[in-house]
Amino acid sequence: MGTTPGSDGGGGAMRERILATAARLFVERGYAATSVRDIAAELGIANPSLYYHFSSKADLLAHVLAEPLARVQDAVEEAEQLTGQQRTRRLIRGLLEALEVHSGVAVTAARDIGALPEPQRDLAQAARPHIVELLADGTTGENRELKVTMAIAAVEGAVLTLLQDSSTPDDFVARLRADADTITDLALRLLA
Amino acid sequence: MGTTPGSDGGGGAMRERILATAARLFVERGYAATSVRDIAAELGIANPSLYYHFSSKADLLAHVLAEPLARVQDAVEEAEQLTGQQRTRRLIRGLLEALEVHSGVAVTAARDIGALPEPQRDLAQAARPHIVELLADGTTGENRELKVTMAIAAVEGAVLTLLQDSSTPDDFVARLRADADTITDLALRLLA
DNA sequence: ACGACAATCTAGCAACCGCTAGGTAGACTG
DNA sequence: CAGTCTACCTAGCGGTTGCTAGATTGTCGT
Repeated sequence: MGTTPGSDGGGGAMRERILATAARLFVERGYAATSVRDIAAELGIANPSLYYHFSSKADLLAHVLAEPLARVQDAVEEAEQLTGQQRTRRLIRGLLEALEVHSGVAVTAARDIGALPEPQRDLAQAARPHIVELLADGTTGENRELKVTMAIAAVEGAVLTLLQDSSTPDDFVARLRADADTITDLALRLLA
Repeated sequence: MGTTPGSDGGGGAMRERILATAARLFVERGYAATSVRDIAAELGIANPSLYYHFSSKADLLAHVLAEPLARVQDAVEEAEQLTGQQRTRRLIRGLLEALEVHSGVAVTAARDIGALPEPQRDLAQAARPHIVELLADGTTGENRELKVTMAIAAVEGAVLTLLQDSSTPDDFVARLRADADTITDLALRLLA
């Protein structure tokens, strides 16, 4: 039936190259505006070769999103066992880690969300309500949901701008790590 | 050669309906993921009819963006003659007005920006550096650019969420106006 | 009643989309 | 050294895209 090699487990240098390139183009142009042929051309291979490693364009997106989403899940699980500002900081750090993996590809999931295939759209949005709830828990005063929404958007916006201003993926990661504490502190201002 | 009727000036009920529908779909699905046929189907007309009113899909986008961008331009020009917090508030209000027009279509310009045709991409981004500069002028302390970036993203994120949660365009406008002051005050927290 | 014109239609083109079929060079294994 | 497997290729199918040509309709002023 399929052509895909034996699921996961290791190896796959080209597989990783494909994922990295796809992630970059999805971020730069959006999912809908990036064709499978674009990705293949960037790698110097023919477009059907991608289908040896991934079963569909949507499958490619799913694998690109998998790691960032796992980071978010980690943060949510750890945050549930914390309270107060510690919990809030852990969640924001989780968000930053997710956005760092694969050069901020999760930003795409947030930006381009209407163009995503439905399963991936659900996947990308699944964690959000929980994060909002946990963050709202540690927020005081009125307009708690608005505060949380703006805090998350502010973090995403900061990362996206950092990404666009960076020359290389390494440069991006370095700058993001350098600014992580500042971004967290600023986000906390919104949640007071 | 052309099919477009006598440029601007008035009339054009269908023209306005097309613009409103296109704006909504561009926001919901993104520019690249919205086809000309989708827009026509939503209006109950055949797709070539759109080409009587607009010369291309990119032209449609340009007209959809025109009014929001004009609001931003207004805000920038007025803000230049103000100082301090008044200037900052005027700019944020201009951003909110731009996002309100045509149901937040400018959010699309920010989100989907990689998928936009180049002239529109440049157009949509042209005002941004100036806004950033003006906002940074009224910001104190360190990390001024980061603060400004996050404030703008927070405002955009608030509007986008409001838009997604609203049932009708009228509902969206009503809720945005109700929350405008709160959003502005929260954005100012980041700029302190 | 009739021509003019605005606004819409049906039909279709060339280009591109995601994806499949079928084949093959080269490395590994018995 | 035959057999198998990986990782790629060329060719192309069916469908969708943005857009155009040309015919047709409804609504005017005269």
